[in-house]
Amino acid sequence: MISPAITVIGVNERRPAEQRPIARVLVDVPLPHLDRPFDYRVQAAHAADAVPGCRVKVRFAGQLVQGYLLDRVDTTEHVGRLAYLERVISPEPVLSPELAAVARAVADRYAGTVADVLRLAVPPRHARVEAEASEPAARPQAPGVPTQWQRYERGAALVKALSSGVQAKAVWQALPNEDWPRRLAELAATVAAAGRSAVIVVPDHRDVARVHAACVALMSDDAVVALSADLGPARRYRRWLRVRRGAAHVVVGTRAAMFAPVHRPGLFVVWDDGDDLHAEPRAPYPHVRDVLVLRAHQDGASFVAGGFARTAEAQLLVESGWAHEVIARRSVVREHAPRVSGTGDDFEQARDPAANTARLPAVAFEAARAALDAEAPVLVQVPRRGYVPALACAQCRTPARCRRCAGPLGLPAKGSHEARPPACRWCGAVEPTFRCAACGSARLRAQVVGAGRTAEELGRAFPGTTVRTSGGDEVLATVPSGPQLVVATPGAEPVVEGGYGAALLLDGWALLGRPDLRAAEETLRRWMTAAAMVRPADQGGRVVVGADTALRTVQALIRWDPAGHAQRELAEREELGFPPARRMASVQGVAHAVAKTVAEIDLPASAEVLGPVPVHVPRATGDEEHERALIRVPRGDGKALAAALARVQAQRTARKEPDSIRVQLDPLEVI
DNA sequence: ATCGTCATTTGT
DNA sequence: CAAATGACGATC
Repeated sequence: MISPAITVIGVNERRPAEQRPIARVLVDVPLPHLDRPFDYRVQAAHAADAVPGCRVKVRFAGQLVQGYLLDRVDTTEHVGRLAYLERVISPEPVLSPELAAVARAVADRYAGTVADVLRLAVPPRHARVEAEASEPAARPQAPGVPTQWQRYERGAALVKALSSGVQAKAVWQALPNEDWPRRLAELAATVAAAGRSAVIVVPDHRDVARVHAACVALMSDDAVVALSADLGPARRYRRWLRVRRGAAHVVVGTRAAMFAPVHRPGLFVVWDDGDDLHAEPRAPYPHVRDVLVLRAHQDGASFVAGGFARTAEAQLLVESGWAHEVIARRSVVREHAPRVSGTGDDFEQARDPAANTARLPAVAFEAARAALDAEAPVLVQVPRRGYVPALACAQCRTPARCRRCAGPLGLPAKGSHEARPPACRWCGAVEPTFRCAACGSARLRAQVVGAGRTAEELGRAFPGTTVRTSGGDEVLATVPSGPQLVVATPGAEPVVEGGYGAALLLDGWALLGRPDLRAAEETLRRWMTAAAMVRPADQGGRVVVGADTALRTVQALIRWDPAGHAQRELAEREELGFPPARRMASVQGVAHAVAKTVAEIDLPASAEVLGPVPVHVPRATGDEEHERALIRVPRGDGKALAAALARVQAQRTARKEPDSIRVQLDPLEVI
């Protein structure tokens, strides 16, 4: 028998707060049909700590779950009893109204849930770090810093807009050899001097380090915060809190920094938006560029998508009139660009007697030789290991070599189902009728050749030259200047003081030949990123690309015309009905679940369903046979499509359907 | 997980 | 015909 006195005291302990006794709480549950706030009562004891934005624990359907307190209000719509907040985890307001609104907008855009977005946006709490104070940093002086933006058309206007707080939206193609971290730092410093904050998102932590260093050179270093995934939980939360508390006003980071909770946002920047690291691999799969566009729109802040190359998505921002392009005039581009040549035309084998094992196309060999003779480093870009397997004779294992330049033959690795003839990984020449030079066999086998093997072969072509490799798990951030061969995979090219004297872009044919919607765009992006590290032509800078000069993408590199290439890419996507010209969604899962889901979606009349088709999902616990359907709509119906997909997922979880399906909007890989 | 609601079964 | 049991769905 329980004493009535104890029961009475227990009830009395939970007296409601006098001011705003209702809390609107976003509970952290993964179910789409519960993706909305729930009301709770706030007890008097929690009245002071239960502030909007704080983390709480609530009883939800019998279990204790985490949640965010969105707001304190006076009344509730809910008919029936309200439970009390169980606990206020801490009064730190981690979820600002602005961030909550961003999370809602991102969830809506991607047919996902706010809880999923917040898992990406808010780092785990670290109590000891939270107890520390965050000292506010000084702002740069009002006049700002001198910039180099006048080299670009509309560049000066962009800086002026940022310094006066006018919203600007720009798609920027950096000049070859541009000190782009410095240019981005100039924009951030301008915004900071105007009393607002800047967020700069770059692909990887090497870029974070470069841009951070450039920012620190222009501002006090405690005003700038570097956020990247490789920090431990304590440092990550400390820096994030500095931003959230308004102590720092410039954020430089990788993907997760797209949600950085800056005060008074004035500028959002994504650098190299074509890099696939900008696509979040966790649900609801948001893309940095899209999230920053949403935030800029929501906050009236400026937006810049910068890069050496231009994506079709960025091109759409320009063509729709949402953003202006910021590019240099052709004459300025020509001053800064290296001389680029292909290998497909005017082919002539190098006549260097020392190079009889691995001979390069003559142009490539000569460009490298000239750079090395001028005491300059040479960059050699090769695909990631296993990306393009090289071929060897099936009989005697002798590496299969190009009959024109003796380069290694290869086949495109990924997703190429149709029979394709092997081709030279260096000069791009196609070899439809292979015969082994050693034994005469016509049969080939694939073998994996990475940067290491390429480096070894090149070393023999240039005896006595230092050869370094960068890629995979050994990425070099920088290399010392001086004559050397630097063999790097795309994205791992080391920075060198003074730039490279030459770059050899091998495997061009294989990259371009991939049966991927983005093959051309991605190839040009990789080429330009590497070629931009080569000295201007008037300082002897040469780039040799292992592909036919007649190809459109090779032409775009030679003429250094990323905008023109993006324009044609977008036109082609328009014609084919692919993203970003149309909005597309993929629905994936076991066959019957996909079929049922697609049938249940309340699709806009304009929608077109493609498939479903079988897809192979490799898993640690045995591979799974899934199906995938694609749904596409005109861009104007994108919102309706996302809403319909969110509804159908909510229905499924409400009904406790056993098979899970994965819904992804504008997936990166669609073919 | 747990609670309330409603239909169905079981006990008088 | 009331009480006990169970299926189901919402979850504050």
